[in-house]
Amino acid sequence: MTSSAEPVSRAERKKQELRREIIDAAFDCFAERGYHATGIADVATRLGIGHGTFYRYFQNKRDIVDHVVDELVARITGALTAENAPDAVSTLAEYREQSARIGESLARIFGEDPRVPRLLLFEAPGIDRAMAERILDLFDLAAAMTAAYLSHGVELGYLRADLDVGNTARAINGMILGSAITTLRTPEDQRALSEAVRRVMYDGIASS
Amino acid sequence: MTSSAEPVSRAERKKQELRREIIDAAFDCFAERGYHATGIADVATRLGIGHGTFYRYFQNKRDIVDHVVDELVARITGALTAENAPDAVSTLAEYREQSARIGESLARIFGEDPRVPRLLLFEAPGIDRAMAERILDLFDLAAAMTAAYLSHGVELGYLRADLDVGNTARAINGMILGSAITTLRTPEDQRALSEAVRRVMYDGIASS
DNA sequence: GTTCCGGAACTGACACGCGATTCCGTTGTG
DNA sequence: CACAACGGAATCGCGTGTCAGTTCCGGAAC
Repeated sequence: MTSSAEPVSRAERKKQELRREIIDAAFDCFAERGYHATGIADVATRLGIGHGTFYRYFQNKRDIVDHVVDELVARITGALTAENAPDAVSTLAEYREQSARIGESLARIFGEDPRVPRLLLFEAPGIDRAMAERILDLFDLAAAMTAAYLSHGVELGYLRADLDVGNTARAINGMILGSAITTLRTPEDQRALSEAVRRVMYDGIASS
Repeated sequence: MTSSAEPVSRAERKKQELRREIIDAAFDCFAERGYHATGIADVATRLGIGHGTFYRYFQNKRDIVDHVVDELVARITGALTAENAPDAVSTLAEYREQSARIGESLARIFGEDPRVPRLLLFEAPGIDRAMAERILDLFDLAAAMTAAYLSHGVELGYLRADLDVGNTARAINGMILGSAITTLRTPEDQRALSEAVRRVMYDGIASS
């Protein structure tokens, strides 16, 4: 990843550092007060820099949210792909374990810092058509990943052969989405909710 | 409903009519261009009235979104409560039918006019803390309704006795939420998605 | 039936205020 | 000392909300 040409001088480091700090500060502000309610001045003040300096690092206000969202998306997709290849499992029990592991990863990201789901789900979509599309893209990506897991399971035979892979993936992701939103109010009983999701997935709701 | 004292004069009718037209026009604008991107002038122009007139009917810009959302919420809760009392069913088969019926109602509201989910899920939460809370309240309300259905099923024995009613309700609503969001891009295969949701609920995903 | 009157409703030019972006004098650095 | 980075005052455009003038309407007087 970071192995390409690195002409990083001494002070060049400082610049990149400030750049990241600005992104972080912007994230803080956007998540707390909302995108439209925060001004460039707010972001700058939080860092103790002049707001003119901001424009030495980013084109404009709209420019920076993209970078903020970039980071969040990277964080999430990173957590999802780490050590969780679809073909790493071959039985229902293993699959169940893996889904629990993935659910835990997501719960950690969303639960530890509710600002993440707030920004991604509540703030971002209302900024722009373009940003709304980005969020929808993210959903589609997530659906594709989930679908890959399901397909693998169907092939190996531990999931229903007649599973509508694509739509079931959306349904499952919907439950995860619902969980993420729930953390906005009650970051506590994440565990129980996550368990309930898995019970629905594996056992359904009907009595035996 | 509309049986209370009605001192409605002739011209009074006109006022109420215009009032509603303004709400509808505002809905159109907010859903198309987004809340922050639309000005009062846009709403007024769409109706061919001066934007000053707007202020004779509503306090300010923030005021009217509340009314717009009111109407949407009323439309949804109306569709959900109509002929669908939790205690109207007593077997799993009936319950399954009822959930299909409810799903169809929601699919109709969301699918027929994607502007409804767009405004409610993508625009509204980013307007305001207060509005975000309203949307969360709506989720909570929906969860409570779903939980009531589940509780009834547990009591009559056609749903799992050890069902975590509250959290399972959230999970199910999450799937519905996911469906609503899906309509933003593909208003078509609503049927298949809805079916997939029900399969997950009743049969789970594992192979028998 | 016609005219006139009073008040309600409507209008759009205007006065703000606010925040994004720019610009240039200042400050720090090699 | 030259050069780059910084800061914040100044600029600029935009959208909200106001208000004084105008139009509209129903009903009373003739």
